[in-house]
Amino acid sequence: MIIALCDCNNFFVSCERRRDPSLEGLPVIVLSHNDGCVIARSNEAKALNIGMAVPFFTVRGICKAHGVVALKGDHTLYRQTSRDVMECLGGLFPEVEVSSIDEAYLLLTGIQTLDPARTCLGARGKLLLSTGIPASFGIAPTKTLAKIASRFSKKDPSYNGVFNFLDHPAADDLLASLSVGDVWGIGSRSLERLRQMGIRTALDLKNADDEKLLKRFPIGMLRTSHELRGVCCHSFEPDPESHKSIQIAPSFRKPVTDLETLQSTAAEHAVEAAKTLRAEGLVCGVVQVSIQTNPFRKDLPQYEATADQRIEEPTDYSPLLADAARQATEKIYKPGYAYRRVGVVLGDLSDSSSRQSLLFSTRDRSREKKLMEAMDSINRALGDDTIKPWFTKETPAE
DNA sequence: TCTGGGGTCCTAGGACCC
DNA sequence: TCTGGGGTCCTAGGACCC
Repeated sequence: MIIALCDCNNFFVSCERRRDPSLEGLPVIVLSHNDGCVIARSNEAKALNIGMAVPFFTVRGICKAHGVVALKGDHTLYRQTSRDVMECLGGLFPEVEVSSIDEAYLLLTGIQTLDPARTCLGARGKLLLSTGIPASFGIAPTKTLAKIASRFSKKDPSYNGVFNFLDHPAADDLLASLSVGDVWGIGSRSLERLRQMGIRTALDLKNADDEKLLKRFPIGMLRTSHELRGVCCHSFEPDPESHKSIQIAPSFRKPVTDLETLQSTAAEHAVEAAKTLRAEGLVCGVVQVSIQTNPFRKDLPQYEATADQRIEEPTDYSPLLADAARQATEKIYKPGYAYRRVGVVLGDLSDSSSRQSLLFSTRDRSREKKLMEAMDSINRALGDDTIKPWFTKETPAE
């Protein structure tokens, strides 16, 4: 197998620059919801040592001193730009596996006769021209190596955004120069335990003993080691599977203490998630709600809990899902805590066309369906939340 | 003062069955 | 006193990624 990873550079910042070219050359960061954390940085911002996912207040001083432009994230823009990028790649390569909002694997096996590096170099130029988004390409026989290759291509400008790991004469030297913590799949927990085993670099992990790895780690570690050797353990899967869960869990700007606010927030999240559910033609069998106090406030009492509410007949009907979210919230609520977050996960998803009806169902499915279709189409035409369901505790929306 | 949000995969252990 | 054992399914929670 020959695959390439296409990884967009500083994606959210690149999207912002595409919309507003005057940001070019300036240090730019994008902030999360509620302006809490840094979630994207331009190269100029990285050079100022602004870390990824750091709380904004810890870098506010640096930003002020260096005129860093701090932007509120616009995820609608990022999703649209991502679609443009993937569509462009789809026109350039026979098979594309979208792996995240800013990354895709490309199958090169079918076009082997051409030089893979030249193919990617050409694609990189076309992508930049048609979408305005710069990207880095890494070519390798496995996904793990392709990730590493794209990292090299990003690091050293002399590669022109394309690094080819295939038959690379100094492959092992390069792996020896890479900390094992920078390998895809190795997080901080594993890093610590690998270090204890004397495994410090990507090359160490490549050459590690299979049995020892299997004894000390879940199977994923062995796969990673094999992938570093060029043995494919993560297959190329161009057809996207449908979602297994849909989650909405933003934190509050100010802490919340009362049940009523938590319940109505959970209900709103459920309604929001249900839009995605219907857009993808899915129904949901369980609504999970979690509530959590602020874990950083060690001076305050801590509490967190999760509860499930099963839906008898899997549904995409917002009022039912909102009601389930309210019920789940009530199960776990404890007074006397300052809550920072209430999250909703729609789980046990299945295809809406294959859903089963209960024998003695009292629900009027076709009426529910018409209502949701009408609501979604009005909101699409006139803007989000032009109309939304009205909930009371006792009676579902009509 | 202020600490992201949306996902996936894996595993251990309990429940249950025969 | 002695109290099966193996398979499967489900779930919660951990780890990781972007």
